[in-house]
Amino acid sequence: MLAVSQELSTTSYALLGLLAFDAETSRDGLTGYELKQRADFTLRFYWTSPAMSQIYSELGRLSRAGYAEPTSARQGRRTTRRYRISEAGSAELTRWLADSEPDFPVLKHPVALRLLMGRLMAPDRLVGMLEAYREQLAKRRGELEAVLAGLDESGDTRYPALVARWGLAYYDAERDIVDETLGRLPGTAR
Amino acid sequence: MLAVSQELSTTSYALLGLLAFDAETSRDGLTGYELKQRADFTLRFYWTSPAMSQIYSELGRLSRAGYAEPTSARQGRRTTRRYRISEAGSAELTRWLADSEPDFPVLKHPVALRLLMGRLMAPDRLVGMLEAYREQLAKRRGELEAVLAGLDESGDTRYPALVARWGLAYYDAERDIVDETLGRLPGTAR
DNA sequence: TGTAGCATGTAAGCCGTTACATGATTGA
DNA sequence: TCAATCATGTAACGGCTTACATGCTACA
Repeated sequence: MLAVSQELSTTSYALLGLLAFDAETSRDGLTGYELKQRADFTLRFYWTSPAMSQIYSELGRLSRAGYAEPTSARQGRRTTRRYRISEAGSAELTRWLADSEPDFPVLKHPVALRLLMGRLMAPDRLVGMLEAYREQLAKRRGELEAVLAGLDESGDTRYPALVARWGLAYYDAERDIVDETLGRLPGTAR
Repeated sequence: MLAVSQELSTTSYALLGLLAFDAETSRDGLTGYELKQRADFTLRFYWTSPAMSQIYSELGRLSRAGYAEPTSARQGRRTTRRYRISEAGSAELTRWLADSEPDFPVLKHPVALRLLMGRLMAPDRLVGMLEAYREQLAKRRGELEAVLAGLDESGDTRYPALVARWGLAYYDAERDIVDETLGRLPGTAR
C-alpha cells in the first residue's frame, strides 16, 4: 500500500516498535494476540496496553501504510495473520525516534485526585485508600520485577531493562511518598 | 433537572470538586473560564486540565444532572453564567468519594517509551532527550512549587498542599531516575 | 463434552482534543 | 484603535474502550 506520509499515533509507533524488536529474533512475525501479550509485558508500565480490538485496527492501519506486512495462513475456515515490520516501517520508526519531540508525561492519578478532596472524606477511609494503593503498588512492582528478571541487562534487551529499572524506582518513590503522606495526615499517630 | 443516577466521569467529579471548594469561600460561583484557570493550577498536575470546550460541556452535564446551579447574567447581547455546586451535587460528590474505588494511576510516558527503543536511536540523541526531559521536569517543579507557596498547609487547603508535596516528591524522584539512567547509558562516561 | 486459551474482528459510544465562530471589556 | 484578556459555545474528529459475535485447538 501507498504510504501517504501522515504521522501515526504514539500507540501505533509503540506497536511498530514491538514488531521491530520481534524482527531481530524471529522470522515469522507476530499475531495480534501475541502482540497484545508483548504489550502487557512492556507497554503497560509506561504507556498503555491497547485493547485487543485496537491492536487489530492498528495492525490494519500499519499494513495500509506499508509499515507492516501480513502473512496469511488458512486453518479451517479461519485466517491467522502474522505481521512483520517492513523496510519502510523500520525507516519510519527510526525517523520518528530521531525527529519527534516527546511530550511531557501525562499522569492520571485517581488516588491523588481524591486526596485533593480529602476534606470531604472520612479520615479512616482516606487512610484505607492510601494503604490499598500501597498494596497495589507492591503488586505492580512485583510484576515489573518479574519482567526485568527475564531481560538481559547488557544484551539486546539492555534498553528495556533500563526502562524496567526506571519503573521500579518510580514505584519505590510512590511507596515512600504514600508513607510520608500517611504520616502527615491529620489525626494519625502512626 | 432530574438526576437519573448515572455515574459521571472522573473528570466531571474533579470539576465538581473544584466547585465544592469554591463554595466554601465564595458566594457567586465560577464561570467556565475561571474553572479552567483553577484546573490549570491543580488538576493539571495529577489528572488533566480539560480543554475549555470540555469544561463547558461538563458544566452543561452537571447542570442537567442537578449537581450544579447556573446563574445567568446579561451583559450586552451575551450571557455570562456562574455555576455553584448544589445540595445534590455536594451529596453526590461525598458519596462518590466514599464509595468508589480509585483505579491504579495511568502513566503515559513518551520519554520512557522512546528509551525502550533506545537501540534504534543515536546515543547523543538519547542523551539530549533525557536532558531535555530533565529541564522540563525542573520547570514543572517550579510551577508546582509556586502553587504550593499559595496554599496554607494547616488550614482549609491542607489537602491540596499534601498533594502538592506529593507532586514535588514525584518530580524529584523522576529527576534522580533520569540522572541514574544517564549514568547507565552505554558509551557515556559521565 | 465442555471449558480454557488461542485467534479475529465489528459496532456503538464515551472522552477529549483542535478548529472555528463570536462577542465584551480594559488598558496601552 | 488595537491587542490582550475575559467569556461562551458548536462541529468535526481521533483514540480508545466495552460489548458482542465467531471459530479453532488442546486437554481434563
